[in-house]
Amino acid sequence: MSGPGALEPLDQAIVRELSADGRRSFTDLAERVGLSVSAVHQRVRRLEQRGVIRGYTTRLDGEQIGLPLTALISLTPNDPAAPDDYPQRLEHITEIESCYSVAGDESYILLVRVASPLALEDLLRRIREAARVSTRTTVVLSTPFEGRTPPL
Amino acid sequence: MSGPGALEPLDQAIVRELSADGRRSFTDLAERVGLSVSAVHQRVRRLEQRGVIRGYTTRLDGEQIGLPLTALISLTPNDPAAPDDYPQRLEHITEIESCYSVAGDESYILLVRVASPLALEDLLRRIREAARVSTRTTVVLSTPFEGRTPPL
DNA sequence: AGTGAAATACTCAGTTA
DNA sequence: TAACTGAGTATTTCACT
Repeated sequence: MSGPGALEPLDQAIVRELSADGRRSFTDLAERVGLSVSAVHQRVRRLEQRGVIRGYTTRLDGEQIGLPLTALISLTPNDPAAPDDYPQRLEHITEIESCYSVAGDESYILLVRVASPLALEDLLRRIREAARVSTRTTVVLSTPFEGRTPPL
Repeated sequence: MSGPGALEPLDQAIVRELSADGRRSFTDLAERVGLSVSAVHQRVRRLEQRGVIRGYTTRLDGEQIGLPLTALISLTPNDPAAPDDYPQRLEHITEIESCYSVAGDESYILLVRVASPLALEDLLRRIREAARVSTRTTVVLSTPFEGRTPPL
């Protein structure tokens, strides 16, 4: 089992490069990590298969794509005895970018992006109805930085 | 000014595709959005230049890269009269993946990834020292989903 | 992990609507 | 202004060493 804890130095380097620029070419990667193109290619494919690399995304400017309002929403179950299927109940709500199950006063924290305060109000209503929860919302005023490369 | 609010349908489609898979080829994109390869190429370059597309990243499995512990940290300034240069003071701390300035009781919320509880303890000490803040930490137990494609 | 070669894809002219 | 065509490069991908 090549489980958690560590990544080989070469895989580490590859993952770091791809994290910094997900569209880096194999040729480019090969030069940076000091391997042949095909060796890098093989390692990337293996990292994808192992699930170390879960996929590739694009960092978008919320304002420019028409979703200028970001918020963090804490969820508290209305019925503490209800089965914990909240993620399933929330999955279909596309405004929810991320869903974290957390320790502490609340059960879940969601990160959402919407077009306007009105859209946020509607989203909150849908979340409460879908998951039978009460919500506490923290509006994001600005995002100094986001999605930086992890310390590998 | 091609400001916020909306994106042309074609750009929208391109951005949606790239958000779902940041390594999609121009050829692939062209087919999906119904344009020639060079037209897509040009639009993507323009989206990058306009800052709609901020860059490309890789979704990584925290466990497998040796950073199994995620936490959300709320920051409250020790000296409310101090100048607000917190992001600058925190920028060099690479464990901080995202930094949000928020409305509400706290000033900032950070998303961090570390290797262990001990590493979290050390990180909190460094954050408090660097930014002169007190912290409230919420540990993430699991992540049902994260970084999903926004509703374009 | 590396080599080499075939298949794809990228990129940039110049051209057209 | 935006998109297309085509041709030369570059990259990806795979069988083999």
